Amino acid sequence: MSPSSATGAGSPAGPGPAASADTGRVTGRSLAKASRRAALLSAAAKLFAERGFNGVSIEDLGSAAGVSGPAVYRHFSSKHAVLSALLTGVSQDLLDGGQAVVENSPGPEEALRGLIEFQVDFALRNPDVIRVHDRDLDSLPPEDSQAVRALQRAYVEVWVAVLSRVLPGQEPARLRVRAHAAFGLINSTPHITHRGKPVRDKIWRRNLLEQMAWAALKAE
Amino acid sequence: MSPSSATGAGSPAGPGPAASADTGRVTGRSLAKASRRAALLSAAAKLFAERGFNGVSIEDLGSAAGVSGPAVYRHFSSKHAVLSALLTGVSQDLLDGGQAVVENSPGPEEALRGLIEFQVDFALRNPDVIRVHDRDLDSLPPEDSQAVRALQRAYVEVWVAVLSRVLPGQEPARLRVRAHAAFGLINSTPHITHRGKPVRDKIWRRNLLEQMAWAALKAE
DNA sequence: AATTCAGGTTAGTGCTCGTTAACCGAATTG
DNA sequence: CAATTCGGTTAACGAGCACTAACCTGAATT
Repeated sequence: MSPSSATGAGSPAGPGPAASADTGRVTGRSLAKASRRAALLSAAAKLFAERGFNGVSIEDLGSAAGVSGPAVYRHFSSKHAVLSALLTGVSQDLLDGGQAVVENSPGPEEALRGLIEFQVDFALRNPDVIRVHDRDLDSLPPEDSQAVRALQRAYVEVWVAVLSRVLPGQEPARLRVRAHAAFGLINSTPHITHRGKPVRDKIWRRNLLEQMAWAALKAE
Repeated sequence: MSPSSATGAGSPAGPGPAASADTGRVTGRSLAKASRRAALLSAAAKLFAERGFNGVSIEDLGSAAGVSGPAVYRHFSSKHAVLSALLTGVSQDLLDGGQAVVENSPGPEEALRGLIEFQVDFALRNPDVIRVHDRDLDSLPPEDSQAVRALQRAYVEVWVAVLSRVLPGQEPARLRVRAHAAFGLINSTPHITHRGKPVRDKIWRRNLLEQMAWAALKAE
């Protein structure tokens, strides 16, 4: 429930042993398995955010999800695969969500507003995943991180495309810096959240971040 | 040379074995030692930024500084002590620099401009240290990280004090969120810098970040 | 009801890595 | 010029950990 795509987008993303002999049949076991997988990803988000990828052992991960140790390998082929599934899921969610926002917007200004609201909402709702993303992406083997980076780049390009219509005539390189700066601004909240204690979702925080992001993006 | 306070602020900060029998005498050996220590901190900044604290071994660290393995323990009491010295140094530099900027400013508006320029300059010059700071601060044992966090908090308060004069009547909590958001915006550049390749210091990037930060901080 | 199979368990296994031990040679010191 | 300190070396130790092996049990299948 807490991590966005723990079950949904995660399943096709993770090429774990779970995909073997998938008959499509909905049995009691398959449900239990899906929920285990979701619990593992949720625990991974929390633990990786707290201690970093290398600071969490497979044993930690399993026991946080109610099983212990090597049972994790019934759901993921390796420890890296857990991180990969987590980051791929979140990146895919962001890309899908961003594209949907733009498609449902009547014009560029509304699209930019929508993107800002979407990103702020996401950052405030999933601080753990945000933190893992820009902390441990480099902990992945190159081939895995490339997939995540590709999704991430595509998401940035969604923003750049909108920005190029809001600020016509600006070079793409400048717009890309603008987009990254906005992400940094919006994603700054996980740095405030004191480890472990969830920050109450004050409305004024959401509004303040949106206004600052808007002002920064339209500056000059 | 590249990390700001490798030798200067690091010496009183790191309670390593180097402090023993410090006669103040400037001998050939002590100079060599200081430069070794600086080289170690510089290598640490680079390596920790690339692979994360837990992804770098003592052997890696030593050999990157021209010595190999356990020689590191002649300069630091532990691997954590290296990270601690690095982060303490940079946090102290930021605090000192920020205070100096404010003291030399005629008014709050100029002080805020000065702080922004200072932070942008620092972030563009030391992307490695920035990255290590908000990635591996939690890798420290609690007692060490508290010292760094105290310096960090003090630096934030310098910003908040200035902001409270630029935006009178705003609650401190709101100003603190503003300050953190500005840091996130300004420090976003390390996320663009592609691992290993140094980003050319384009002037427009510096100006753009300053304008965005200014607009964001004065928004609403 | 018999059989298969998938998801769980508890023991290893081999490797990495932080740290210490023991020793060495040169710069510093008296 | 002897004595000593100190920064460096290589060797070894011990812990932690990702991953594998062997086995067990109960749901799914026929």
